[in-house]
Amino acid sequence: MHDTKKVRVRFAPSPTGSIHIGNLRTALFAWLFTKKEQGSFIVRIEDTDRKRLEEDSLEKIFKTLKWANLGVDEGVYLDKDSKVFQKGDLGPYIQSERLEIYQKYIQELIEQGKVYHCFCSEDRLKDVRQKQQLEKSPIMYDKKCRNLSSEEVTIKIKNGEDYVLRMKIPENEIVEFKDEVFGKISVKTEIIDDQVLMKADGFPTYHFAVVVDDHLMEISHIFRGEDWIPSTPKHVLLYKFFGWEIPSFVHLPNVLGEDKKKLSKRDGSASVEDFVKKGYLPEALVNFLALLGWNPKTEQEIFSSEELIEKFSLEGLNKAGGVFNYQKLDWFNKEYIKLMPEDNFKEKILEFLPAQFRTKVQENLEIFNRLLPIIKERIEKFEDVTKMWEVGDLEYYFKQPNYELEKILWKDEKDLKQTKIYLEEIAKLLNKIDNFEAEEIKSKIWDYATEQGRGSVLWPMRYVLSGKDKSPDPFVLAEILGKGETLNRLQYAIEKIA
RNA sequence: GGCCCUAUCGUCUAAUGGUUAGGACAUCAGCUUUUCAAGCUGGUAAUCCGGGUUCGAUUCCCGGUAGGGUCACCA
Repeated sequence: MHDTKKVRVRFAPSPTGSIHIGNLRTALFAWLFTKKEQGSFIVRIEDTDRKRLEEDSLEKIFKTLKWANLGVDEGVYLDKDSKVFQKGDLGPYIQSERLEIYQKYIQELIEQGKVYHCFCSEDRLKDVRQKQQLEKSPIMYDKKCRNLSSEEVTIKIKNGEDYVLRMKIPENEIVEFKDEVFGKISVKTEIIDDQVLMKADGFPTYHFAVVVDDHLMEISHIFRGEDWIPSTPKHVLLYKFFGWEIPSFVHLPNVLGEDKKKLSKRDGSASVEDFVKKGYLPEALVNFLALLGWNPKTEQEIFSSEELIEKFSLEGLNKAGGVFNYQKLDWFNKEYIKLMPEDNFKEKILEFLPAQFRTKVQENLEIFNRLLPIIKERIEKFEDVTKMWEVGDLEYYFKQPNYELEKILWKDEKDLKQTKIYLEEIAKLLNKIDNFEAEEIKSKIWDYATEQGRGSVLWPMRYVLSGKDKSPDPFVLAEILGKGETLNRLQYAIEKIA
């Protein structure tokens, strides 16, 4: 049963901060599905909670979408100057601009007797809840105002009492819906709360706004986190109240932290911005996230977004939540770094380098260029280059390192004088090389090293060039430093010994 | 506590009513012409438990257990 209705999926963030990693994954799946089905990917802003609005949220949200390369087809956009604009025939796409619409539809429900006025104060509700908690009975509204007479209601309204509008949940019914991921889910209406649909400030709650908007915007598939499953029956009931067609639900299993609980700020960086800052590539994060909770039924791991779109299907979606594994993300990122063109890589490295190192680089571009492959095989994410700098794994390429003389000696080798002879011989051999490349250098020195004992010769050579216990091999070091500087450092050591 | 959901190596996952239960990350070991990194090769490691159904269940059903989600005038 494949309906021919156009696929329209919305991503509906609330402007209450930056995009969470779980939100991005929801958006990604929604986007992949839309692209696969050649539908529309719509962005709607759900700003009905006036208390939690955050100033620059929209900017952050759209920046993240753009970074992740999820193109928007309809709805809300941000232009270059961060000005909001909207595109599409079924708007407005910002809920706070749709108040009259909600008003109109809630009126319909009032007339049908599907909702009722509730004058209970927040304090009273809190008390009720507290009592229920103590009694370990189900926690829900006690329906105090459900049967107020219309006269009572009129009087209270006249007196200026605040009220909300609650859903009159039918009694003794079973609400059933099909979820594309979890299958059939059914719930008795007894345990469904008389949900508030309109708040005292005249704004709709999420539950009311999504249903109205999704219907009016002709959304075909509702992608959202599995946390929404418990409130879906209320939404289904609303669709029924209005006699509207019920869209497909695609509830996505949660992204979990190491503790197996829903990923949150406590797990360190849960916001996408943090991953950007750390120097993860969007392709890597996207690839990783796509494979968390979905699988293409192949053993392939690396997918371009075109491939993801092509392979994507709802059947591959998993029910169980998945732990966000940073090590695997790092692996993906490394794979994508390997695939990067040299120029892009260089640019990115420059971007992440500490200022003082950037200066050095500009003075020694040749060395830096030769150093790039070394950096490439040693970082997982771009932030790592900062760490390389901090622990001194980069500095020695640009200036004569300081070191303790004894460390020049390889293992049991005791004779500094002998080591000096090795270094002098190395210098002599290097001097004869015109084409100063690692292979060439190696071929000149290798036999000598083998003759004398490899460690005894190569360790000092490497150590003298880097001043570090750990570093790339001496031939590569020499190539990066260049003939002149290599000989300088050899000479420096020889003199130091004498 | 009520309700809902979930359950394969440590992690992400594949598979089938009959397989040596496959792959990836991580881990361990070896190799790779000194150290490190990278690479290569190999190894360790999983069907939550108990009942059914069945010739045969990891797979289907039921129960338990464990974990998670949710119970706002937040989304």
